[in-house]
Amino acid sequence: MSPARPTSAPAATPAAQRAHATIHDVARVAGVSVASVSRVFNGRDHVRAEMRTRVEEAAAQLGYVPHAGARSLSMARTGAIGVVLPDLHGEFFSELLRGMDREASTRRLGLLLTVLHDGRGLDTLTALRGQVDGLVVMAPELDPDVLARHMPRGLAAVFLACAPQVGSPNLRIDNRAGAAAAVTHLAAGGAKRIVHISGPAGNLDAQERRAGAEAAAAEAGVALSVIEGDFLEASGTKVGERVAAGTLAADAIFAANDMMAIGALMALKRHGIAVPEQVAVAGFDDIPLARLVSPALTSVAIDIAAMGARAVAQLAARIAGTREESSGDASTGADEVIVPHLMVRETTRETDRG
Amino acid sequence: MSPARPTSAPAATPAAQRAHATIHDVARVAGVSVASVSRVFNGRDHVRAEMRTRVEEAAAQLGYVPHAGARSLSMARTGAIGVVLPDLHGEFFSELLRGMDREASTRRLGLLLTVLHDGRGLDTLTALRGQVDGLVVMAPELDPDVLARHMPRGLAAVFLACAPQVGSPNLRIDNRAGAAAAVTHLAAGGAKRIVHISGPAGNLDAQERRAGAEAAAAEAGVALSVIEGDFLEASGTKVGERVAAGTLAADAIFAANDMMAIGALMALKRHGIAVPEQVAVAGFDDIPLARLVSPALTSVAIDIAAMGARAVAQLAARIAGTREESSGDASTGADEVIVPHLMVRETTRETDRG
DNA sequence: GCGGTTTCTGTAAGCGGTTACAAGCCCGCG
DNA sequence: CGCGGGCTTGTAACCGCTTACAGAAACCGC
Repeated sequence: MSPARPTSAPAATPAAQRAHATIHDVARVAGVSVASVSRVFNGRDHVRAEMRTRVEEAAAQLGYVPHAGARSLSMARTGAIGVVLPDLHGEFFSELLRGMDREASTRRLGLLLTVLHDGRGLDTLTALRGQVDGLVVMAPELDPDVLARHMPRGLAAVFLACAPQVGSPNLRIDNRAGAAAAVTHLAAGGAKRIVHISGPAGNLDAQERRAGAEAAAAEAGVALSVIEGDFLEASGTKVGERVAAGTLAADAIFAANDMMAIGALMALKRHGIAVPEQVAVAGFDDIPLARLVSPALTSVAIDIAAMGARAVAQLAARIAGTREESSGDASTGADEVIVPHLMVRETTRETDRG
Repeated sequence: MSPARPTSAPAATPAAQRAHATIHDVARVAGVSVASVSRVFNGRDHVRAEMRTRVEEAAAQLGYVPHAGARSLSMARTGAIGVVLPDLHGEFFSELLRGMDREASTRRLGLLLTVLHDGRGLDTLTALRGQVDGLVVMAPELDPDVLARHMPRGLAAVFLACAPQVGSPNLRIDNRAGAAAAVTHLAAGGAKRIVHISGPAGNLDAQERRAGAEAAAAEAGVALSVIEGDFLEASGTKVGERVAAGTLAADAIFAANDMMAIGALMALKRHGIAVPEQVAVAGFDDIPLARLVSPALTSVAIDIAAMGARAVAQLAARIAGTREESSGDASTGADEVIVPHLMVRETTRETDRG
């Protein structure tokens, strides 16, 4: 059974101080009923002023704090939302969480973090039922069917940069447009042979960025070759070294994220290749680091914090929605697209000099 | 098999699909008692194989998932720990969370994030009772008394880089030793007039780093002047510009964190000051960015992820402890000190050339 | 001073699980 | 055949809180 409170002799024992006071203890000390205590703690209902002070005094004396778990069980509302993220790295995630927290804390919601270590952890999702009111899920690497199968049904959810899900709104980045903007910009700067360092093949963002880059290159009539990377700095470094060594012909590199771009940039610099004069470089994400490397990295910028905030806001709306109208209307909350914009810095030329 | 016991037409209603199945539904469909369902879901108890399959089939058919909230109420155990952090920025926090998650997920614990926006949010701490099993608190800026007053009593807690708390273990960084190492290194490199950009006066880490720097400077017999910063890049920039302009005499700058150091570094570079030849620069924290700026920043390194992991590990131990021995022994878990080490890179000279 | 409101307050039934305890079953043994 | 004892299983009492409902008290106009 549960922590065996000594039902008999509840008052005297000094050790009983350890255990937390419950609403019953407060009621007993104040000489009122538990309903009344609950009422004064939750405000709104009619309670006489005298009773209110009596209860408040008793509560203060006992150091009473309501038990969130019990409350959420009886109200069917936890006040927390689950955040499901892939294995987190770097500024992207702190910005995302920052944005989510900003929105969540104004709504007095907690954030319960769940990290997916490449698939492991999916089974914990269903265990979230009763612990959160809804879910923000970001799982760009996951098969939508697999994901759908693991979603606890009946829980509101918003997907972030995932493959399209049925019945739940999705927040996505317009990766195609962003990548296209970068490639178009490189071409306008005189690039003829662009190398694109892509993300892992299974990653949806990576696929879209690649497609956008290819489309824009075709449009601009420049050559584009693709080398698959893994979003980590090292894979950018490798490409940078090949370009520096001359085994890979390129006058511009467009990486699918900033860390790879920076890897390439550092490798080029190390080998004395002038950036952007000999080889231009552009990245994607515009992490804070991008403007601090030198030369400062041109990148496709996404307001990551805003994205996180939007996701939480949408989820909160959905939660409120399913709450008031019992007919859980899945169609609310259309997909929302975040349009990135290009931040031109020093690793690319603004105009054609080639 | 289950002889379609028509107790009260549980199957038909399509709307009932919406609501989640409870343990009672499973029990009814399987034709057993709730206790048995509970037993098969929690394993260990004696249950006959046939009953087990009956229950499992019923559960699968209904899509039953246990309700974490209800379970935690009756078991007095939530499986989550609260993480209380100051307003989060940059890589420091993603690394910290990463380390915490690593430890927490191996222990099958969730992380409930609470961000303190300079003091606001403190009142939500007590509301965590019943929602988490323990707390990891990082609040370097907070008065220990204020903090103590807001801690929900009876909840295990571990403090991270806080002013000493009574009765709870504290994980702290040996800021003094780290700062001293940096200053000693600068002096060994030939610096005679070091400027220390400190953190905000109210911040404990900042105070300790400053003290360590001052002690080491006295020891080495070099001048050290202190300018108060705020841990943000801009305050470093300001100092860098003054040094470049000649209105502040210095041949070395030691900043209390990396972002300020980078701000100073960038300002110096912008004004054509040679680093480290004319002015050496060192920071504190060794954020991933430190090695990516150029010249790469010398910094005092802390294994942030490991620190987060240790905090969670300690907390888990305390939770387990208070659980088995009801006499909540507050003395378990002595303070633990994390010793940082110096990462020498390009912004300082290894040996005296001055 | 009385019925009818209106305002308070208390009782008790949940919320969805866990688990102590007791009862039922089946077995072997004397 | 009666009985003690090990396995299974069910009943019901919690965990700590909210809240529908009903009873009590106070207030109104007549």
